[in-house]
Amino acid sequence: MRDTEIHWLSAEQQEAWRAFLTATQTLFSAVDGQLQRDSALPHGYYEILVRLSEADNRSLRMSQLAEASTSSKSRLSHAVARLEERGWVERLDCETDRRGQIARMTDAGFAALAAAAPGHVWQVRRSLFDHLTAEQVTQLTAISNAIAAGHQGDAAGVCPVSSCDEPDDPDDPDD
Amino acid sequence: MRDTEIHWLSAEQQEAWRAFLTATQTLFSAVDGQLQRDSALPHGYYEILVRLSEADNRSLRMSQLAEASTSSKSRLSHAVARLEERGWVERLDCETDRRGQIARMTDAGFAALAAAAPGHVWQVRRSLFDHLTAEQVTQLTAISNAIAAGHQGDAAGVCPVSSCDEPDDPDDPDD
DNA sequence: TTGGTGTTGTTGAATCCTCAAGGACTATCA
DNA sequence: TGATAGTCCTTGAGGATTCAACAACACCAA
Repeated sequence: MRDTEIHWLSAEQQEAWRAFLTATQTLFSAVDGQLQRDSALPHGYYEILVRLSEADNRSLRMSQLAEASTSSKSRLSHAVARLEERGWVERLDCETDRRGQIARMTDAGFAALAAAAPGHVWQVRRSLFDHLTAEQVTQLTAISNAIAAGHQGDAAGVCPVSSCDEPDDPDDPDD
Repeated sequence: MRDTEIHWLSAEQQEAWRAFLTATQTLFSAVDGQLQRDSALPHGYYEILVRLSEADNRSLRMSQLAEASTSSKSRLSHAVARLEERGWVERLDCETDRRGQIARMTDAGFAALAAAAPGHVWQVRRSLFDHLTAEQVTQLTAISNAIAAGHQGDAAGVCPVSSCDEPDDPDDPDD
């Protein structure tokens, strides 16, 4: 197809791929389910709120927010529209670039995130970290970074984030 | 919330979680995108076809297929309906249980899977295995299995697969 | 200034997934 | 036998995501 010779995955690779698929599907299903049940919030929306909460002035240009939350511009546009309906985010015009829009998290949005965070963290712990050794956590980080680095420069809708910066506010309702 | 004391993630855990999120999102976006572009097939549908192709007689009861493909019954029902429209799967009545339905892959379905497989495998390799060492592949398998095992007995829509069996046909268009 | 090109963000249609509800059937037990 | 509970699968509605198309603007060069 793209190669003259098709070579399938090795047995180890196939085992890894299938295990990985099962793990991620069950994991995200659980995480998403908890957030949806307890906070009526898809995980993607939660991520958007987290990035906004960490940004200066709790506001970010749409394109930056899209990159930070690993979502396409279209998705972000729809998502922000929903969050705006709930009064959790508001849109402002950008002063320096009239094409631009700035998404700013409201106090109600911050409160909603703060309310959602404990349950979410609990679920992440229960779904992931409770089952891994400290060494495995380190391994998972390295593996994840390797995967993300391998996608650098992939165009398309979803833009990989170049560097994952740490939160500036220790009291932030974070992941 | 569920705990009297909320304890957030450690710095290492948060780093791992964010890296993991970025990695999986970019990875699945790439894998799904390739399949959608080249074969007009969501990855979930591809998985359904793979499980069917591996089953005896290329057929499986809906509930078994749902479990094997890590999808809810509802999702599977919708998906099989779509695949049936394309002539890739057909539904048969179950002889022993009149509630049951059996999904059977047609020759056209098998051909479609065979056509889709090389590009998909190429993408999985490019998105994942090209960036990992052999040791990391082993680690990823162990981590994935630990995560999946931790979700054993989670009720809800998605049922974790208990054991990932190997394919019976080496010529199968597999992952 | 004028064009051409690239960027930014939105919109609507199509598709997929989830959830709640329900119909059909089986199993269990008195 | 009859009642109750449980299983299997489908359906429709509501949301979320993607894709293609588009409008508005910025940038740059002639």
